Amino acid sequence: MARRQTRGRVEMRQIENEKEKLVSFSKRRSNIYKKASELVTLCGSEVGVVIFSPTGNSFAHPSINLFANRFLNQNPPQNDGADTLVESYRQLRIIELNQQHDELVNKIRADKARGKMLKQVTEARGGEGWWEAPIEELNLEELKKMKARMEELGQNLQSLINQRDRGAAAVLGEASNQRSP
Amino acid sequence: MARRQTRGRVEMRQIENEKEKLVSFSKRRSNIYKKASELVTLCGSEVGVVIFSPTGNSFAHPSINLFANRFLNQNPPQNDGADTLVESYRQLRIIELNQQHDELVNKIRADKARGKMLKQVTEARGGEGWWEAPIEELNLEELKKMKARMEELGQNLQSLINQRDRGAAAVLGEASNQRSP
DNA sequence: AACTATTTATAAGA
DNA sequence: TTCTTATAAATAGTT
Repeated sequence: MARRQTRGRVEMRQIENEKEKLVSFSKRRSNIYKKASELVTLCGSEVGVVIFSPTGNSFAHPSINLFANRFLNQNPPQNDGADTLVESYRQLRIIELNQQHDELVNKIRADKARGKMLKQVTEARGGEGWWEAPIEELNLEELKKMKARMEELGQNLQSLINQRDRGAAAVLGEASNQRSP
Repeated sequence: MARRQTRGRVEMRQIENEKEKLVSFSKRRSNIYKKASELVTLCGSEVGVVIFSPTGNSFAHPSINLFANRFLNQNPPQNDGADTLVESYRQLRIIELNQQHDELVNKIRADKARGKMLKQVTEARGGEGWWEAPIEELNLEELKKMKARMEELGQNLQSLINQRDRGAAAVLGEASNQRSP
């Protein structure tokens, strides 16, 4: 029964053992969110936190005052479990994205949901198909415009996807999972 | 000298006393940053934190290592306006994109940086140009594939933009401001 | 700002 | 993953 001596504290350097690293990550991430949440509640400040998992893509929560005012005070904690927090943030995120979603739904309908989307892209570079032009020759402004249009396109598509899937909740749920990465 | 009994914990609601609130804010903010830093060090993850003071115009820093290394010391704080909230989230988004930057630089070079990108999209629906097909008829899977390819496209473009602009550095630098409330 | 009683957070171990 | 526990850190109130 050799006691490993170091509990509650560890040397501050990269954890070598992958398993330990992920466990630690999971716990610490959760606690950072909790602390952020507490700061919002106690001090009325606005806090945004974005955390990427060591393996690449985990994510984030913004705890803005919309959240604090509307949500935190309304839903009294049912239990002290950590997953209350997780659930809260998930719902917040859903609220946020739902707002965007509504906007997008209207937008895409106004666009008649097709055709126009490509046009948006092609118009980034006059009438010429941008993909036909050597992309190396596009200047910075053109690239930025194109990027902006790509994002619009992506959002439009996402909107459609959400409409058909009702996937918003599901997708968001995955994203806000506290599963180890 | 009556002992006030509650130390180390307090009821989780808005602190009324302004002075106490500020003190608590200061301590807690500091600790959240510390925790974020530790997470970066221990787990190699990337973390962004934005905190605004209860009085509205404070501002905080994302502790992303990429970021800490490159930018933290470069751009001195310019303002502390409240509208930095929006700006901050925008910056967080840029951080997201940056995370994939290196990957994308390689990718786009492998793709010879043009032509192929459109092909990626069109191949989402066989040989037929997807924008010519009534988008209402695309099924969910097709939409999702398209979305994925749109994102790739957008990322490729972002990569190019970053290459030409070096603008990411400047923008990220702004985000690393540190001010006290 | 420093101190301290108390509560959390954390890393191991199970 | 979840629980338990020994230890360290964070917190609020105090000085």
